[in-house]
Amino acid sequence: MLSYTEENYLKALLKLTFESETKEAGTNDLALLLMVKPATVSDMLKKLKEKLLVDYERYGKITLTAKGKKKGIDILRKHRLWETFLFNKLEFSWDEVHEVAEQMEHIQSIKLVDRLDKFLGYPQFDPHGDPIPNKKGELKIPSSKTLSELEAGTSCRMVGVKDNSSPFLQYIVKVGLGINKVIKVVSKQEYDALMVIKVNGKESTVSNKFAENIFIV
Amino acid sequence: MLSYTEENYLKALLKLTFESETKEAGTNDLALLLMVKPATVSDMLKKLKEKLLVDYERYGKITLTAKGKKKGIDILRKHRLWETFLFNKLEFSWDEVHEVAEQMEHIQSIKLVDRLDKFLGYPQFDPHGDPIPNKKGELKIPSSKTLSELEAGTSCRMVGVKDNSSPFLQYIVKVGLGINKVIKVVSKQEYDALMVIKVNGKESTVSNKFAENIFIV
DNA sequence: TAATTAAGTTAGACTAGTCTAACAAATAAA
DNA sequence: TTTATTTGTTAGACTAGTCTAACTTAATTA
Repeated sequence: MLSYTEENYLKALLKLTFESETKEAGTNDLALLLMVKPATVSDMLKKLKEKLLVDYERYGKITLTAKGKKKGIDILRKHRLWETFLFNKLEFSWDEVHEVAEQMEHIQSIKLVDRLDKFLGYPQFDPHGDPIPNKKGELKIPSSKTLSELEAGTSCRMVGVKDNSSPFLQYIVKVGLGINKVIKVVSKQEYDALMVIKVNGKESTVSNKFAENIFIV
Repeated sequence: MLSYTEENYLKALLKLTFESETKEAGTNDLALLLMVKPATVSDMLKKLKEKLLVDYERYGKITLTAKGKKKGIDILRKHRLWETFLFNKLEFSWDEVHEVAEQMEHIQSIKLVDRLDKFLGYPQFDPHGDPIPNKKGELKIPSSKTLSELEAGTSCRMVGVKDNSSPFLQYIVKVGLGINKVIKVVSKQEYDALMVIKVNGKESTVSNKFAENIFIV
């Protein structure tokens, strides 16, 4: 049985190794993400190594073992299922779900997770468009195409976001966007890639930075 | 913000003072319920007194302050709402809900509790027939009449149980009973109060000890 | 009322997870 | 290739929650 803290280390490590396969996870990255000091991470890594959850040698790079990765994915699954529950069933807004799911992901009950999954209709993506691992730990690779790649006159459907921060999520809602919304690119400025988009009949002007954070299909 | 542990002490204390208004809660009772040693309880009581959650003097009796009671009821509310969720929505069985709710009751989010309450249709009783405090902390006093008080030939409706242990709950299911089931007392032995009851057309013989643990109306 | 038993407390120790401060290794720069 | 900088580790200390063992107070009973 893993402690609340150990689970968080595994989740963070999974996040770091998922996001950038190029740059490996270091003690500092982990410390930054978990909001603790690097010294604390060093200590914990020894414990996780002891439990065969991570591979690492002093001053070396940190990677999850198969066992550690399994556990991490398990927590990710729970996190995203709870986010989906909060959004779909309890009418939480897009930017509120993360904080609560952060707590709920630590509830220990395999039956609970499976029943929740069934109750929600075996969703493949969470409210942010991130893939939800299934019981076996497999997940759909989501689209990596962004709105910024589109040209004027074309259309698409939004399937996710790259940036999960509250301000960004709230901004999205303000321009009428959301998962599965259809977007039409009305026009695109050549100089700075500023776009005029149309969602549900409403036109908005968005920056390239904005467009790069919207995943589409 | 209370710790997980502090919350459990308040909940236990609430339980003890609710169940028997006559016998006040002592260090040993609390230790027994929380499965720790009396010494540990002594330590914790100092902390809870410091935080103005309990009233007590060395070697004296322990009572919750208004603030402590409020917190305790809050946790009880969460516990019973989650039990109801697990039973009504996720098809957990009667005797499985408690253990999981024990973990879920510690999730911190007022919005979550209120939305859950709404989602469940503002239930007044949990799957065991125990009253669920509302947002203000008020609760319906449930029936205290038990099956054992009934005479042969009479009928009633089951509304709760006194004993919440798994074996008892499983036994209840076996004789076809459950919340809101109608019971007919077919006959009753005078000597030892052994009863033949009829539920959904099925007859069973139950002991007086069994009947004393079934609340009816 | 004095002796015995039950209930409760204190002192000191342990673990998990954290910190700061000092040090060591690896990497980048001059 | 030596020096400076970044990155990571160790040592020692702290807190919350727990324990055991010894002690104190209260309650019961003879």
